[in-house]
Amino acid sequence: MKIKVTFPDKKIVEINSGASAAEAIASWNKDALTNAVAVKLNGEIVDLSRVLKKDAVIDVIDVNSDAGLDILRHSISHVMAHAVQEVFKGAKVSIGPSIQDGFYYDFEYEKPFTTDDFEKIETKMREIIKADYPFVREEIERQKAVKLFTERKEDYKVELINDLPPDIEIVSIYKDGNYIDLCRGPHIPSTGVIKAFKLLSVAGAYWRGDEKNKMLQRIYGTGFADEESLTNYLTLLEEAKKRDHRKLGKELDLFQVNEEAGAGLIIFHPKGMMLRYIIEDWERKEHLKRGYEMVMGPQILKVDLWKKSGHFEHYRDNMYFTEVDEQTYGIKPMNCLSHMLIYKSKIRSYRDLPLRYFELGTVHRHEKTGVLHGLLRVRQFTQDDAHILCTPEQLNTEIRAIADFVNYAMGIFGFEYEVELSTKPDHYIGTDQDWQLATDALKNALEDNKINYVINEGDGAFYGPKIDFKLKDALKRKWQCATIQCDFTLPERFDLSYIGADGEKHRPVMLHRVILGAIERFMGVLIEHYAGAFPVWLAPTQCILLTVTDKHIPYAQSVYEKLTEAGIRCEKFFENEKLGYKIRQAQMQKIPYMLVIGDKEVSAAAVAPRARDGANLGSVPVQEFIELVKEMCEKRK
RNA sequence: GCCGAUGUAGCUCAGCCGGCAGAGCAACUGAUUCGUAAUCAGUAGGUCGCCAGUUCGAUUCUGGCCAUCGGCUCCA
Repeated sequence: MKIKVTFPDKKIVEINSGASAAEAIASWNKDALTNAVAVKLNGEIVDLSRVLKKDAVIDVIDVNSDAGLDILRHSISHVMAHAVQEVFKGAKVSIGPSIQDGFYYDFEYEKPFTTDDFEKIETKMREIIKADYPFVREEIERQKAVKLFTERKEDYKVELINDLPPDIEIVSIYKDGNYIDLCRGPHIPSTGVIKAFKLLSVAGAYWRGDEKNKMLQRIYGTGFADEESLTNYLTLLEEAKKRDHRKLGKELDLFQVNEEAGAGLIIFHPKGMMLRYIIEDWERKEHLKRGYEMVMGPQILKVDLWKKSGHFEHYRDNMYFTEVDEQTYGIKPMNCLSHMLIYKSKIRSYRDLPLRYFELGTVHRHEKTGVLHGLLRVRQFTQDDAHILCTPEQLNTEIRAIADFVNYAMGIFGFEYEVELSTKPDHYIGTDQDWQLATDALKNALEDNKINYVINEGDGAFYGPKIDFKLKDALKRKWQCATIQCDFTLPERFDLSYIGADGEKHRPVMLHRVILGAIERFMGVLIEHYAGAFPVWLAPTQCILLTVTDKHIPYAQSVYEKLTEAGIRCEKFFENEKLGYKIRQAQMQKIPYMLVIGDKEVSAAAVAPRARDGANLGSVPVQEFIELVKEMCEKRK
């Protein structure tokens, strides 16, 4: 019997029923098989060996496509598991998916794996690849699968099968050589298809991602269609390491984390503080432009107030407490309480609303030791926090204005971001009805602003749902910075009210929001984003004066005074060193402009700027250089 | 908090099987006065993360703690 197979070019090929997808492709276009790892059959991705029994629409999955790489990496993870079990007898497998840029596989084994074991594993993997075992798919009855994996002492696989929904009767397994894995597939045709892979790291990982479960050993690796792509990726990793904000923080003398002072506590050095000051100064002005008022609350507030807000019940584990005069105080992990007390300090009219309280508020949160990470995850940080108290009718406009503000701010720094809507978590306060109202308000505002977003189920704050803006750093990791949280509950708990046009008391709604998020985290992401080479308006040092010889010092000193007087952040490098050395030092400090001063400049009342990118601007009158820097600052360049 | 690795001069890193601790850069001193990515010579600098233990003797071996790194869980 013949069947018809339709290909992407609309060409229809007739083949015998029972032929494989690979055979069908070969009869259509032989070259298409060269880089094929799987096939999209009527929209479903399956093995090339899949047998065709009726008419079908087929698309080839190329190894270099996202789906193709996914399949390749997933197959490499099988080969790795295969190798690990050969090298380490008794190692049990659990799960081994492909992930962004690679794959991992989780094992249980009595002895810890180390990176020293990688060579043995990789050697074994190469043997398996050389043997070119086909990946054979078999579909077997659920109970047979349980028996098979029980015999092979693969407890985790047995657990996975047992946890499948009851209506599933058939499961698929994949074999390559003598290795068998429970797996949905699809896989590459055979192990020999693998051309380039590398094991990268080992780490602990909880079974099924639950910290109550046993910790397994995870091996991370990556794989590509060819050696060149792998090398390029490894080079990229090296480059990313060079822009690590912790490394740059040290090299550019921006900040330190000191063991004696405490983990997760940032000590800002002069240059780091200058950068922070510039950002904060910019932010304050932007807030004032948008109708915010600056406020400030205390670091510690009595514990009863934290009980009233619900923080004591829901957030206690993350809080620090201190005892003063037999009174317990909570060190603030959030800024909202003081802002509510400001609101409550007098009777409010609907004419007063919305009220927008802005505070660069420093908070303390007790984060677990293992999560601390440079500036990105710390225990004390400052939020560019604001609380907006408004009527329910004003909610939409306010949320949309904040989303615009975020967009504007991200544009200034050149960040791309993604938006998520996080809904009600397991532990929450307030009524379901209010949660629904709050969630709808956020959702509607996003839709009115035509912002694409994904729903992040159950990830809201305990007092309300939130919109999270996640921006991407140099390593493609996503960091939550901006967030908008809609809260009906705290105004209720604090009995906030305003007098409406009807003369009656009404309950205001509160929006919690940050734009940059935590200044520390934002700076960390910013450092990596610019690789430490800050634009002129942000650079802690905008220019450095380099004298050619000692005789140029008096003139250079006068230039320094002029520049400093003009508000330009300038450094001196008048030491007795060769110009090449001074340029090299300035270059490594990533200072935007090096101002060379020699005989020519002295006689022309000029400076000779050399830009960070190496461009030599020749001799420029001092005043002209001042104007140049000022213009760049105004344009945020 | 959990798994694993690491902690040596200001920084980057050597240091074998337990026997008085090393380099480069930086710092300091001197010479040199030089035009776009490292001038030369010399000097100084260490509680080998902290606390115990084993040992005649511990940077080295063992244990505990602290911190950092890679992850997991959690989060701005």
